[in-house]
Amino acid sequence: MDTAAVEFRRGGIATTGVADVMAAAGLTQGGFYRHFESKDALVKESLTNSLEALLRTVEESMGRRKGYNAVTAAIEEYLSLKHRDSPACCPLVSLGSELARENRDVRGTATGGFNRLIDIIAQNLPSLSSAAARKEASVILSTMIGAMTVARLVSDADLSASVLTQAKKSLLERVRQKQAVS
Amino acid sequence: MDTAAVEFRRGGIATTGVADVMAAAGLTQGGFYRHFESKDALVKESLTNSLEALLRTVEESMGRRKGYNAVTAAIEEYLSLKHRDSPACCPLVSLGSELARENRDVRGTATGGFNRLIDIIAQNLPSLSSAAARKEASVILSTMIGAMTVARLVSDADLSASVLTQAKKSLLERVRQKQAVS
DNA sequence: TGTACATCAGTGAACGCGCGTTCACTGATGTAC
DNA sequence: TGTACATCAGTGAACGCGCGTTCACTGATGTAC
Repeated sequence: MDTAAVEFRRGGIATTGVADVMAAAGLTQGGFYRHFESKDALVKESLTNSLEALLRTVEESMGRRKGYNAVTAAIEEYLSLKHRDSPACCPLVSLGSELARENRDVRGTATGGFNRLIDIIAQNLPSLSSAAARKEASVILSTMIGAMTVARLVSDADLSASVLTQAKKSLLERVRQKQAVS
Repeated sequence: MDTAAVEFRRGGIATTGVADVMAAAGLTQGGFYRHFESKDALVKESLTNSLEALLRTVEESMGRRKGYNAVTAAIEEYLSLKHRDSPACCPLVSLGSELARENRDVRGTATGGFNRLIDIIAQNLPSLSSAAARKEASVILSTMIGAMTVARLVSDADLSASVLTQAKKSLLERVRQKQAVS
């Protein structure tokens, strides 16, 4: 299951077959349908799994910190080269354009994950009202997801690193200003 | 050719077949190889075509404006519902996660397009040095691409519109501040 | 103007292959007596 | 403790299908004389 979640993020949904996933788990494809009703069902469960892993990673990177320091830590971790190069990269990035074409069920799962990311960030923006914090978190996440998407598709290593660095600088400055206001 | 560029953006690279593209062009699949060496070659040319169309659209939305007003117009056009729902949506968004797994040739094409987008934006940020303007443009584009990616994959229509609106507000405010400095 | 020929975009059927899915079977495990 | 049986995860081969690609053929067009 964890294997499947990683395999889809690494290879893409359409390109990664049931046999690929089973082989990566050290099994043969025949046994697959004892565990899942269809490939679609596996895709949905894998996405749930990936999103939970992402949320856990973000929370871990925040550690014991609270407020702006926590958000800063999450941004730095997310926009790192390590995260960019990880096969377990954020599913909203590694599967982003494919998810837009999935069924409502899968897209609903993705939506739930995005909302929970907003929550985690928004909860750590204490100078803003709840609604304003969610709006702010939405912008921060858009920038993070966009920068990571571009960093992964670009073939120029310097440009890729620069995109991440600039987004990181910009977001850290943005968060610092919100903190100064409070 | 224009048909192919749109078909890939609508259906995805892996999911859209040669026969689909030819059928969309009102032809049968057999004649395909009189025009292209392989599907890969078509993918590359389609991407080039899509990126050029995007650059043209951005420049058109800027119209006769210069500087910050031009950037503002481009942001508003890009982050519109019309652009989100268009089959001819920005290829860095509609193909984003798939492009990350393409060969160097295709990714190089995407990189070229992204660099030209940076140029167009950076040229209209006159208060910044050339290098600083490119860095600023990189952040603006990351936010635009991320917001559009999320807006397209989310299944909640209100959230989708909100993500675009918040990104737009934030970027317009950002550009306004740069303008105030100059 | 009329005829013969070359060119080549487009057709339609076929190819080998890998996909998602199915299924008869195996063999290890746990339970009943 | 030993035997008989049920369960079920996993195997491996097969299925129909759609893919990218190939190819013999058609038929409209343009050129040469």
